[in-house]
Amino acid sequence: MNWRVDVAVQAPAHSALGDLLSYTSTVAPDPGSLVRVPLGSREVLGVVWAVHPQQEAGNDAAPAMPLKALGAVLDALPALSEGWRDLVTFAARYYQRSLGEIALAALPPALRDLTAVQLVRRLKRQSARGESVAGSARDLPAPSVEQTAALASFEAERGPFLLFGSTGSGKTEVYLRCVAALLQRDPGAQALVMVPEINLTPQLEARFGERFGAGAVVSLHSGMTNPQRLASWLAAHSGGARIILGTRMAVFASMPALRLIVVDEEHDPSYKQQEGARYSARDLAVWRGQREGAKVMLGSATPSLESWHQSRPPDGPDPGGRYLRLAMPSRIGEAALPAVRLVDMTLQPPRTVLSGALLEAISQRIARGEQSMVFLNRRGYAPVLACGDCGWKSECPHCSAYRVFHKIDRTLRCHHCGYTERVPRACPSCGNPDIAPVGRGTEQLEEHLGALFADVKRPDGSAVRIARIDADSTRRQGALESQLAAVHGGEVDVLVGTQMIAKGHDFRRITLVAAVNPDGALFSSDFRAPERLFGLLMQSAGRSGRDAAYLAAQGATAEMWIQTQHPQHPLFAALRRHDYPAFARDELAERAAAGMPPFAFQALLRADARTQETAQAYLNAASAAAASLDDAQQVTRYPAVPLSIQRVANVERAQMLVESRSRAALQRFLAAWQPMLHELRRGPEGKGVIRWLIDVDPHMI
DNA sequence: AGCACGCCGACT
DNA sequence: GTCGGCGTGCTC
Repeated sequence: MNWRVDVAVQAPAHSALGDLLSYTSTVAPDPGSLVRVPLGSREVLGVVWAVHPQQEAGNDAAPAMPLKALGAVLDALPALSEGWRDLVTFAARYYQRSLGEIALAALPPALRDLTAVQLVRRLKRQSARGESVAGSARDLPAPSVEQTAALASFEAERGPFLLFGSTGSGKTEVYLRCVAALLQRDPGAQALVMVPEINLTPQLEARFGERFGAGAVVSLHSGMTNPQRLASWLAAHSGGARIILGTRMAVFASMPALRLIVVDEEHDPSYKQQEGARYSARDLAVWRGQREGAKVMLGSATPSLESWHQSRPPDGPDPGGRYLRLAMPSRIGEAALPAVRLVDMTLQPPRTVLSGALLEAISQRIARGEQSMVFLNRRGYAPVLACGDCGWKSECPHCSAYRVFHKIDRTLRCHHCGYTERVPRACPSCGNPDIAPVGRGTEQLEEHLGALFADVKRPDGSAVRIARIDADSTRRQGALESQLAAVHGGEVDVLVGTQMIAKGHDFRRITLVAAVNPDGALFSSDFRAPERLFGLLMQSAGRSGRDAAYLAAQGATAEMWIQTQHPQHPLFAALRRHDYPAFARDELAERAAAGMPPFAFQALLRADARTQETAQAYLNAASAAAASLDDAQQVTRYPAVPLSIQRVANVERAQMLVESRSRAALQRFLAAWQPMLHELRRGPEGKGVIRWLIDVDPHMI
């Protein structure tokens, strides 16, 4: 008997290849099997999606294109489950990509170039290692009243759950106990725990390893080497690993006994993939949990407005949410949330970087041997270098952006395309030797603080130590770890950094956190900017005063300082009271009135080309073609516009927003639109278009 | 996405 | 005369 095998292979949706490629075979592999197949001049990895008996020749069908023969079936590995394939299918449909692109991206890269023989050898080595059994909880502090209540609801209800717990309320302990309860009930079960950033996996891995035994826990994120990722993936796929910790990519991990998914800091933008298949790992986690009968727990101190709205109380004025909200408002161990102090920068002398009151507060912390943390979301020394005579600015020749001045190595660096040059000695335009930095970044702030505190002494009489943590200072492998260790070890008095240091790190001796210039987000054209800012400031505030016992012993107080030109802004009023619900209520009211998410559903069509006109012409043609679609009445198509950074690496970028009150209508619209986009690309309107893509539920508009 | 094919500039 | 630039097109 001959078979026709339909296989998913790595091929992007905008290549004109079909979703699945067909091959002939004399054997019928199980759906979900990994196979090697010929594709053009190479042989690639594929996943079997369907198997059909081969039609006998001489049928009435048109003469079919001759199919190539299937290569080796990697049957040493159990086939990927139907649940996994459903997840991939859903993600591919929802985000308008090909099955193969999602499926292959979900597999560890090392698997892609492994022959059947190598795989067998690899599996033998892996199983020889053996896994340790999950340990049990002992000598644990009793859970708080709020934790107990959350755990009880979690056990009793189906979910999905939104764990709304302020920073320091012990969300991680709740996750640990949910996993513990699961494993006690079903020792063969598996749990998936996701965090937004690679940086946060080591400390979480340590905590889970301590509780359940290191052998029960594996990590899955892009910071691992290919062999490490393969080992973790195989441990998850075989069912051997009890707990998978990972970043957004882990949502696609093959886990035969998946019973629980935790999404920590569910509001974090990192869960939305920003290139390739632009999926939201949080949204897929909810879908996957439902499909596979696994409970889903989303956790945050400042939930996304989507999740907040989705978890609105069923007995409230607007029932209909699908998530169950579990609230943990109190900080563990009697520690109060830090007091929020606003500094009105309009009352400061012009060009003030750090107000006198803030400097005084930091000095006092230094004198007491406490640590302070200062945030500025801009790395480098200054965002622009400019000539006062002729008006020259450090524009990037390849992008519509300025190159950032990095004083440390005297370079001008484009943060978009990477183009780097030595700083010129004089203005390249008029020869004026007096070119000056405009604005400030973390490098300059570090230098500035060093000068201001040059005469301030620590309790032991030694000089103040200032450190900086940002993408530049942590480029080297292991640099972040050693810098964090220095902060934990008390070797730093003032830490300067970007939002990199705002997330998750449990600094014990920090009692003051300051945001130097957060105003940009208040009046941004991006409607999500206030939501992000509120989350970031709350999270930053949470870095302060985490050690309640220390604060009590010292009689010290934790503080969050915010320098702003708009102290009356309602966002700050809510922040001052640590009142996320009030902020969310106001923001949701605005979104509802303006018909924005979560009350509407959006997608972007983006096109890149050599010229802006070409990119926009393609989008306009696509919009015109869409008028004939069935769902066109239910979907609003906005005009094509350039991206806020219009040109990157000499590529012009344009986009068009489409929006609907109905998610289903938008989905149908996009699915019907896609073939038109392919066709247009091949026609005259597509001439000169470098690429196009669809971003469903986009974050940056 | 890869990878081959294909037609124009600076080198052994 | 060749090596190689990346534009265009194809892969069951």
